[in-house]
Amino acid sequence: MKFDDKIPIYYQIKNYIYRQIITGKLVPGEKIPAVRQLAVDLTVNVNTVQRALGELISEGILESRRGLGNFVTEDQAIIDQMKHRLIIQQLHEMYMNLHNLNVTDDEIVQYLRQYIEDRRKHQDEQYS
Amino acid sequence: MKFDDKIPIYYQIKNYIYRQIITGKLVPGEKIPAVRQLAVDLTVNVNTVQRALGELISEGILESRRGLGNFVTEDQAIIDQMKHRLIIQQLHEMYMNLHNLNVTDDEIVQYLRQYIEDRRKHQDEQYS
DNA sequence: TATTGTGTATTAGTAAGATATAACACTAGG
DNA sequence: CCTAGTGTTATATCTTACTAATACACAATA
Repeated sequence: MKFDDKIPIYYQIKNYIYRQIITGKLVPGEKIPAVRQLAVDLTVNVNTVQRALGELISEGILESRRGLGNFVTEDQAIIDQMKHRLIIQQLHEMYMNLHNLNVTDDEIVQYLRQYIEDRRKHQDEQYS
Repeated sequence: MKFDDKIPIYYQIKNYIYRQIITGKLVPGEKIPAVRQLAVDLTVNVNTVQRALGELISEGILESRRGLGNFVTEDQAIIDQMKHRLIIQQLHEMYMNLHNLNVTDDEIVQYLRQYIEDRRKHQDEQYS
């Protein structure tokens, strides 16, 4: 996995697990890969994985059962909250950053539409 | 100034200067505050400021005149490019993060509209 | 009960960012 | 020429994130 060297790896792993759960690649109650396996898959150290998982456990996203593994919470409400929180967080960060550049609300929406449109065009080009 | 401890300070200072220029708080040709003054204002070390300014100079945003100070480029084209780059960068980051959570293009626009609307409401509450 | 697979914890070492401090190089103005 | 204000560079030290290696704790099962 490729990491952004401007952000701590353990933090990026947290978000990776979030993604796996939200997109259904990991379902409620499911056992996630063993810490040593994750370390290999992500080509990082076990301690780094553990640090990420530790925070997820604190947040109630994961449950740890010593000797058995780490499991996704069965509480769907927690997962739903997490998804909503992540979405708002993303929007907020982007919004504030553009707002601080004196970009107005309408312009932000406009720029986003333009971005999405441009993105579609570039995708189309791959098939033409 | 408050910094996000997940991102290098020198990097956040770079973006701070970008903002100052884009929002016109620093205009083309203008002398920016002395490095030692910036260090005091931002409550960081001179070397940290210098690292940020060094990169801005490399990018052509600033021009350094030894013994005189650092000056904003007079080349408006560079500034315009910088602004455009920053906006796209922000949108791209947000877009990819939500896209990776299986949020569709339309949903992203929808969520953004909702976010802006909620934000307006909360502002109104302050004056009611 | 011995082994294997799992989570957890500890210790030591490395690298990057940030700090404190100091020195050096250049410019303008008295 | 000297001083004050500026950018630039260097050294040592500290902290945090990350790594490496090892050991310990618990559960399932042959």
